[in-house]
Amino acid sequence: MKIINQYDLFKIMLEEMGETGWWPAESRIEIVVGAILIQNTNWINADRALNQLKEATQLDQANLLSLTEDALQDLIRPAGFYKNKSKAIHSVLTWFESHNNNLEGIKARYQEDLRKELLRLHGVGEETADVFLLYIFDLPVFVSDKYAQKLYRELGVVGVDNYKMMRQKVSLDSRFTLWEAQEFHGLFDEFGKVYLRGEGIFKTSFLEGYQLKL
DNA sequence: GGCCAGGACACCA
DNA sequence: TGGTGTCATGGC
Repeated sequence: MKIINQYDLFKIMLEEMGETGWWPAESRIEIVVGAILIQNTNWINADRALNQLKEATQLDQANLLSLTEDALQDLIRPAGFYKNKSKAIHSVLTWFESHNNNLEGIKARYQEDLRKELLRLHGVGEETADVFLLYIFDLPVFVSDKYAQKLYRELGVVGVDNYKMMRQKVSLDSRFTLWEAQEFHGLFDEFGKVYLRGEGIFKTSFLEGYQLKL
């Protein structure tokens, strides 16, 4: 059993799997919309919804906000939970617009409270808030999603049974650059898709035999 | 056919 | 504050 730390884990995964390029999107709005559409949904369905939205609006903010609720729901229907998600998309885009889409201004205004502010938005919970911090606001945070929870449990970490528990326990030390933090999350999800399908937890993988020490 | 996928929220004690 | 039911589609 080899003991490793988080940064070791990151290096091993990066070495084995290569760069993921996460978050895969061409624009800030695509990340925002994609992060909402993917909630508890497989990527095929979320991507289908995203593509329909792209065709209809080019993911232009004004176009998106000018859609009626019914029209928006209809476009994103394949992603499921379309009533909730249409509200979420609308509330988040409206919030950005109310700040003139000035990301630096938003960061400066809320600083340490930015996460709390994001959590107030309808449809933005713990995970989506952290995804926004990491990929929209360029803050190197750890995203404690289900794949991360499963993997860390497999690596011998206890007390990571849900998002809040894990977030309280796990954070990135200063060695992680922004790019590395973004890749780290990408690697978790890519890893999860391959090795953590369903409840068949952890098929044999290159991470067998490691124990993670936080 | 039932299960599941990169959650979030309302409701309740 | 924490636990439970609900929201929904499409692939396997």
